[in-house]
Amino acid sequence: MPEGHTIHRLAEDYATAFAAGPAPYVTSPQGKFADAAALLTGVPLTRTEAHGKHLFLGFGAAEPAEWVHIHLGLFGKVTFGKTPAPPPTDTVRLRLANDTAYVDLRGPTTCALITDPEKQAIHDRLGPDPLRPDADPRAAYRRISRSRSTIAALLMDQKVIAGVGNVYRAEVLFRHGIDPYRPGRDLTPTEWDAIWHDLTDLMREGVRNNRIDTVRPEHTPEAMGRPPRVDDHGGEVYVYRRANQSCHLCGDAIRTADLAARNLFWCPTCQREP
DNA sequence: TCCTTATGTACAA
DNA sequence: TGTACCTAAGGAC
Repeated sequence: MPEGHTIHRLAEDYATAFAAGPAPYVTSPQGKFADAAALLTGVPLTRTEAHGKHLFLGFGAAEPAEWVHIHLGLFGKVTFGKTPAPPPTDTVRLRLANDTAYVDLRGPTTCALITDPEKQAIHDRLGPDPLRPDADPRAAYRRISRSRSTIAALLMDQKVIAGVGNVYRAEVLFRHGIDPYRPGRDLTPTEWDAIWHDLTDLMREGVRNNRIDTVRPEHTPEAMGRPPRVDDHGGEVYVYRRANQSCHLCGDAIRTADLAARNLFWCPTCQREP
C-alpha cells in the first residue's frame, strides 16, 4: 500500500503491462473520470513516472503533453490482472485493458488529466525523492536544519522529502536511534546523511519486494533465537503498529502517540537522546 | 449490520 | 486543529 516505494513500483508495472503493447482501452466504470477515459482510449501509453507518492501516466507522443495524474491517498488501490478482465465493480475509477492485461484503480484521492506545465508544478512543490536519480538530499537538509518542527513531522512533509510515509518514518527513526520529537534543526549533517542513504536502500528494496521490510538481518527472530513473527501489514518492522509490544532490541514497551493526526510509534529506550 | 481503522492530503477556521 | 474525501477489511454485535 501507498508509500513512495508502492508508487514507483506501480510506474514500473503500468509500463510493463501497457507501454510496449497496443494502446489500451480506457474506461471509468465509477464515472468520475469517464470524459477523460473516452479521450484516452486508443492513445498509446508512452511513459510512466513517479515522484514521491504521485504517479504520472503519459499518453501520446514520445514527449507526452498530457498526463494522467494519480494519487492514491490513504485508501487508493491498484490491481493488475490478465485478460479477460472481470466485469468491473462500480468503484473502479480507471481501468486500462489491452489484449493481454488489465489494471483497475480504486479509491484514489486524485485521478485527473493534466498538462505538462501542471505536472511540472507538482514536481516543483515536492521535495527530493530518495527513489529518483535527480534527488538532492541537501535540499531536504536545508529545510530540516532551519526548522523547529520535530523530525517526525518533517519526514512526513512532502515538501521536505517526497515519498516517506508513516511506516518508513517510524522505522528509519528507530534504525538511527533518533527521538521522533527532536527538532529538525538539532539534526546533524552526518545524521541526515545516514538517514537519507538508509531510506534510499530501504525504499529500493521496497520497490523490489513490493512491501516494507526494515529489520536488519542480525535482528530477525531467527538470528536472535526467538519464535518467528508476522506483522499484519505484510513486512518485518521494528516499531510500526507495535504499540505496547516489546522492542525487538531492548524489550521495552513500544510507545504510540498522535502527531499531526497520524499514529507515531517509537521505542523510548532505543530512541532516547544522548 | 454497524463501527473502526488505515501506509494521505487539502482546506477552513 | 478539525474535518472532509475516497474504499475495503476486520471485529464487535
